[in-house]
Amino acid sequence: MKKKTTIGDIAQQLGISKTTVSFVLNGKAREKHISESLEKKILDHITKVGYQPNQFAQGLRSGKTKIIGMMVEDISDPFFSSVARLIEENAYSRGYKIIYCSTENDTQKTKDLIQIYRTRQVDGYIIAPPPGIEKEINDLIDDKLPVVLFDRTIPGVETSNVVVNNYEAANDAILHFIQNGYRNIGMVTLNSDQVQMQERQEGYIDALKRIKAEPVIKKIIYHDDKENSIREIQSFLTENKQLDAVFFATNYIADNGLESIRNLKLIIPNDIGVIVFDDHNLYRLFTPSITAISQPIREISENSINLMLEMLEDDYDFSSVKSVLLKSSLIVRESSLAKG
Amino acid sequence: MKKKTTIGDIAQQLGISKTTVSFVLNGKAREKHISESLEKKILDHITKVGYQPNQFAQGLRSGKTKIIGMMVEDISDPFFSSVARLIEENAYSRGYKIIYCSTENDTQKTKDLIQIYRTRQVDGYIIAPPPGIEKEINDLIDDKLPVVLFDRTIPGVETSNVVVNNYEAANDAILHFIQNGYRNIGMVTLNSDQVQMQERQEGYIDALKRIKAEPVIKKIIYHDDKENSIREIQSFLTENKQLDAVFFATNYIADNGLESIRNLKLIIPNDIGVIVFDDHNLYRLFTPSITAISQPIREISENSINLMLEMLEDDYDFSSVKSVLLKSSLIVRESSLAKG
DNA sequence: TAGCGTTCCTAAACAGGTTTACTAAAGGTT
DNA sequence: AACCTTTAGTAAACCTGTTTAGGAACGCTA
Repeated sequence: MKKKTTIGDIAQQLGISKTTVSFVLNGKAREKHISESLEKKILDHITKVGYQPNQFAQGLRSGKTKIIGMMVEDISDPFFSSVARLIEENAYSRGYKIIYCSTENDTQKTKDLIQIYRTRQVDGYIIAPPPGIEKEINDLIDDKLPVVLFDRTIPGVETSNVVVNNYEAANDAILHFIQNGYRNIGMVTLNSDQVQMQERQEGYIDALKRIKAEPVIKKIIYHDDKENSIREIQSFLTENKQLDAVFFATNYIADNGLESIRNLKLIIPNDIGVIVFDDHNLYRLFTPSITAISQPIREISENSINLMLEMLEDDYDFSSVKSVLLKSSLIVRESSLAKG
Repeated sequence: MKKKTTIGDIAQQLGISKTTVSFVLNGKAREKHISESLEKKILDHITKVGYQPNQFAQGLRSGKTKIIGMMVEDISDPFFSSVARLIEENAYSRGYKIIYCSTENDTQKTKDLIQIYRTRQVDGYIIAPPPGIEKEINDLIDDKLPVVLFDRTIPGVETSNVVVNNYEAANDAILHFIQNGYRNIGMVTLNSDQVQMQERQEGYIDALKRIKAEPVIKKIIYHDDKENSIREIQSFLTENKQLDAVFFATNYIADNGLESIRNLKLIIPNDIGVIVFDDHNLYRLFTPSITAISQPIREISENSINLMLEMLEDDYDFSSVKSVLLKSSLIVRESSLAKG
């Protein structure tokens, strides 16, 4: 492997000092009074030989890595992997790379991962936080490390974040059920205090108040065995035969919920209407097709990376916290139309 | 933010030289004749103060990053994101981190990404290669950089790889169609020369020979507009009304193919039988459920990372190339059973 | 013409590890 | 006692950029 060209080689080839080369490379030619002719000569030569600075030497001196750590709940979840993909694309085009990992919504694993990221000295953190890591996140913030939360926030943590209108979206979904003649609407959600789940639940509860109906909620455990979750949801549906519609609060729950419905041989949307929070391109192809709340994946990605890059600017004022609230929209399909 | 402890601090606190600390940290205590008592003292002290070496300084000197670059076709594809997730998990537990990116099967983008990875000095590359990058991959290999290919190989590139029995799996799928009474079996695949796609196609063609049937193949363009792909597949099915079954060669094609079938109001599996290469947990929930070839995701992941870590060992013999061939299995569901 | 301000550029320090080359002391041999 | 070996440890070079401190040359003013 041929040895890489260093800044010293460049300097030597041009018969100047590496200091001068460094200044030019860092856009400080003007500030440091480098003549335009020399600047041009240096830039031309660098282009010619295809010089690429050594990231370690840069990082060693500057303390910057140009790496952003991204923590999603599960990289194999379609929602998170789509967001990750778009953030990656955007970040790369702006000179940053992303290191992903999956938290599995596990507090301890996430603490470990934050520790790993810290020792890897990532420049910033884009996180869909699991519960119970207020302290670790606040430690990051106290150390003036940029943190952007997305998908959910954490009470007691003040930092920039990008979330969607979970409450309204859930509320709209339930109102849509009501408009289509459903009256006994249940909800299956996670056994979780997390903000986004609470908001979805409240949206559901408040919508039911319009028809003076009582909420009927089943909470399942995130890490539960898949087969067990399915059984739980089946029992729930069996024990609440009055239900004519059900709202699944996540992707993951919906997979199991749809399987439960199938096992019980209930007919969608006649026996039971279905709406899922989080769309999936296969939902359109189900028989009947599945109504879903679609999150604005592109906007979530763009806003997250933009906030992060703002925070990475030298003169960023850490006391200013920006919250971006985006709209999710209900994609009406057959599963929520009784006459579908 | 409190300043980080350096190896110099440790040395100073113990009244010894940082050389000694470095030797102990790198497991060279014996080799460099450091006494056991001093070694223990150093290790204890390091544990106590929670010292973490600076990655840049290490990388600068050693040229190692402990980062493996992974290139998948599309991180938002369920197959690739599942593999990525498992590789990540495994790699982390063994001291390595993974940087993902998506190639979109685009030759130029991949060349750029390889360039980026090279300048980031990743230690190794795990790649699902797009076509047309023999040269870049061979350049990596010539420079003694470890490369593991997965999902597909490239003719003319000799390096460790992990693939599945595409030919047999496709062959079995078609034979299964035949056993279930289908006789006019079409295939929709990508307009691609890539090895894995060719193998799937040959498996299909050879199986048809058993019943002396002629292949009926439609090739669609990878980056084509989704709506356009759907139209193409619809035309194909319309123009070949004799077809009573269709084999979709990937996940991505199947999404569009299933939509085409739905648009044409064909009934699966009576009007047309369906088998998809690559399983998806929602396929089980389709009405009717979709028969699919399921790749051994966990084994693919484990073998890939294991091969990579072997290659990263100091004394690895680059002339030895290991190829791992894993079995995919047909998951029979309703869509391929005419009497389903 | 001494003094000052610019302009243009560089030597050397620095970041925090790893590795080489070397020393001091102890032990063993003849 | 002279010589060699081994043990235990260290000083300094090194990796490649960035940044600080400063020098030389020039023009301008008082």
